[in-house]
Amino acid sequence: MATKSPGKTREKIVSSAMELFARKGFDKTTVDEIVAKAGVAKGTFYLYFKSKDDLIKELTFETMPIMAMPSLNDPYITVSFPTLESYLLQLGKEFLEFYSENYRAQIFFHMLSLRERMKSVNEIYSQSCSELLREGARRITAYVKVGFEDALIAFQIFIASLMHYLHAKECLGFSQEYYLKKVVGAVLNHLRLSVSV
Amino acid sequence: MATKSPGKTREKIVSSAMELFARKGFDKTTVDEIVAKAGVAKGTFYLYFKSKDDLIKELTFETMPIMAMPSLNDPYITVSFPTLESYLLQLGKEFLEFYSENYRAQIFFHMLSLRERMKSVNEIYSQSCSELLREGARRITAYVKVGFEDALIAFQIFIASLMHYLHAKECLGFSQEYYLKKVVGAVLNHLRLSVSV
Amino acid sequence: MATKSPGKTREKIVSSAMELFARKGFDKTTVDEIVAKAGVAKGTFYLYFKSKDDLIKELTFETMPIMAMPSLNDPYITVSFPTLESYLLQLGKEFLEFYSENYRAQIFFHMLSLRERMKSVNEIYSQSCSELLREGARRITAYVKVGFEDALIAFQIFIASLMHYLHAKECLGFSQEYYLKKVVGAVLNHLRLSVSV
Amino acid sequence: MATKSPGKTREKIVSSAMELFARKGFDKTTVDEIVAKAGVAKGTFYLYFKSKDDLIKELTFETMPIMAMPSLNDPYITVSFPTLESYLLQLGKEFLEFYSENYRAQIFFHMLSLRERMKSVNEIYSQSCSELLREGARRITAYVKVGFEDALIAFQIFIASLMHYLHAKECLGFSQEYYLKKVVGAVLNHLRLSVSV
DNA sequence: CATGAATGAGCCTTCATTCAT
DNA sequence: CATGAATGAAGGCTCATTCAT
Repeated sequence: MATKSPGKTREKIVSSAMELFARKGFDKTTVDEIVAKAGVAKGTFYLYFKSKDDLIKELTFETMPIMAMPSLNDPYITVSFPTLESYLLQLGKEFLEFYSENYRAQIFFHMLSLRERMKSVNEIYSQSCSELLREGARRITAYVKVGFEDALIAFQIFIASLMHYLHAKECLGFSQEYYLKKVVGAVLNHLRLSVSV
Repeated sequence: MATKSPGKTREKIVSSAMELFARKGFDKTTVDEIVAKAGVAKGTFYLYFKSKDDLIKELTFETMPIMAMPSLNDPYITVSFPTLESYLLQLGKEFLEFYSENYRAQIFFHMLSLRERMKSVNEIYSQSCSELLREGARRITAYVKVGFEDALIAFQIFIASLMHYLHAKECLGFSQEYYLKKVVGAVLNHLRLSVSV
Repeated sequence: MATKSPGKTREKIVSSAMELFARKGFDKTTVDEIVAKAGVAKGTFYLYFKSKDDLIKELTFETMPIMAMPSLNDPYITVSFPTLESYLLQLGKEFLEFYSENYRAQIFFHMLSLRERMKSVNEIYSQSCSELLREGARRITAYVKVGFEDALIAFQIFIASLMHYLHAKECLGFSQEYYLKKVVGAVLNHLRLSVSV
Repeated sequence: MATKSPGKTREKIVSSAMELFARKGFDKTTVDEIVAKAGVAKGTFYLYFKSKDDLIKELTFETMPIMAMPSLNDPYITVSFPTLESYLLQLGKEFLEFYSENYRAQIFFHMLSLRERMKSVNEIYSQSCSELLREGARRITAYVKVGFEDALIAFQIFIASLMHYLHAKECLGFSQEYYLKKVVGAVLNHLRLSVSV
């Protein structure tokens, strides 16, 4: 009945900002543009966010790689994916689908370039990145008999290859599925040989 | 002898800008700061660059990954590196050393986040990225009997893992040498199994 | 009651700008000076005008000759001025009084010199000038039996003489009334002889 | 033999400046543009002119109306033009031809808008304008028996109508010859009736 | 909660002028 | 006479933030 659903204003601001940030970068996007797209007044922005940087922090947090792979933190997931191969394919699929929303990939790269000058962003990223890699490695060791360090390296290679695809996909023209299959294959090959050692 | 070496003004501007861009990002660095650091007047900047964006383009070009690995384009290099392992280790070393100048890595990430809004940067990156990956794959096929596509995937994984190290190194704490050795190992493992197929 | 009357900010900017433009010319007047005189902040200027040129266009429009003579477009005016002589004297009086506000004459001349490089100003002037002359001629034909072309020439001479007075008045030292009377006399003389032909 | 004729540098600067001033106005034309068009170095400009304003003064002087009508100051000219009509037609022709070089008319209007802020330009114009009108009136009194004041008015109307044509010609579409003939006719009519008084 | 006019520090860029060569 | 690199004051414009309503 209400002309405005309660609590929707903040959401509108966030989604408008995301779209604009992805297209123009954080610094080139103005608060004016954000509120215009959101259809609210300038002052309203400051009711929900202390500053533009405040909003940036929130958005970068939401597009961290760790947010891309829900299966990584789901304790019951291994039931559905009995093999490491199927599990990695699932993680990869989730990752690539998450970042196929173009603005997320853009914001992620903006975030990487932002770390140097926004200490808080840097800390969040470092911590979330650590967690991501460690959890990934832990999962691997649950599937195959391999040292934690090797698992870490393997998972890092996995993540790195997925990330690289985000900005290099147009350079080579592999399909997403093909690339993912190959990357997972490489990770498995590596682990197999690491195990035997 | 002269109080001013010829052609040094431009260089001073470029190096000052690089340092500042790496520390603060492109958008937060002002022309004022650049010229102050370079010790020249504001107007002088515009004698050498049409605009701030003009300078950015030049700098991003100079920090593209392809500039990081001279051995990739050296036709006589295989003599010194008879095995693929030694060659990849060399490429990796060059890459990591190039970007160990912190400002280069920073500018590289800034560049990635810039592509969306600066078409010319995007084109340069896409092309240079293509060349990099294809040349790397070509080199691999000169060492081992493997299909070009598999070589491409392998080299992309190699590059991806190196890049990822640039912003994830503090997340795990592997030493550069250890990480590189492991990555090269993984790439070789993968190729070995691809060959046998 | 309010400390700020609504809509007064824009007016303050406009009037401050007019005064300054008249005294210093468009190009030598800075936005800083305008806002200082208006007692508002720099940013406020850009709330009301897209650019300095935007303001210039508005001002030039307001000082076009056609704005100087309300009686030219008043359909009921002929009642008050039964003779052509009295009507022309009225028009002339309005014209000279309008431009006796010194800034208006100044801005008018600036506009003339602006036409070459501001296409939109040129178009507005050309059209408003056409209308002015045609309407003047039409009025003349309503008073005296004369061809439209002759009326056009006569009215152009009338307007030209008034305009010339604006920048030549100090060269000769005729009083405004005397000059106007003489000019109207000349126009009437000419029309009289045109009629008899 | 010389690659540069002596004394040509100054001329090249002046003619380049004229063209640019006419097209873009004084303030929007830069010294850079002038020297580029003239094909000389920036410093060379300041060998010949103390400043940009110095050059402007010279140019405005050269495009004053009094420079447009050589016959006005030729003492022997009346021999060739026995009637006032033929003489005025000659003056008008000279005037319109002089300003048919478009840059001259432009510079003339620029000058009018410049007077307020360049005192020296104002003085030159006022004086030259006085001389022009007085000399014109004197000439008229040599042809017809009429008071000096009436002659002044008549000549001012004459000049005013010619000037007005410079910026209003496209508004009505009379040919130059037709308009001139009509204006001269009007002036003569007026003088004829003034005489009889 | 919401508004939007107002702010003003700060940015990028221009350009007349100088001076060592 | 001629050059052109260097200067730096000054200008137009942007935009994150505030606050009275």
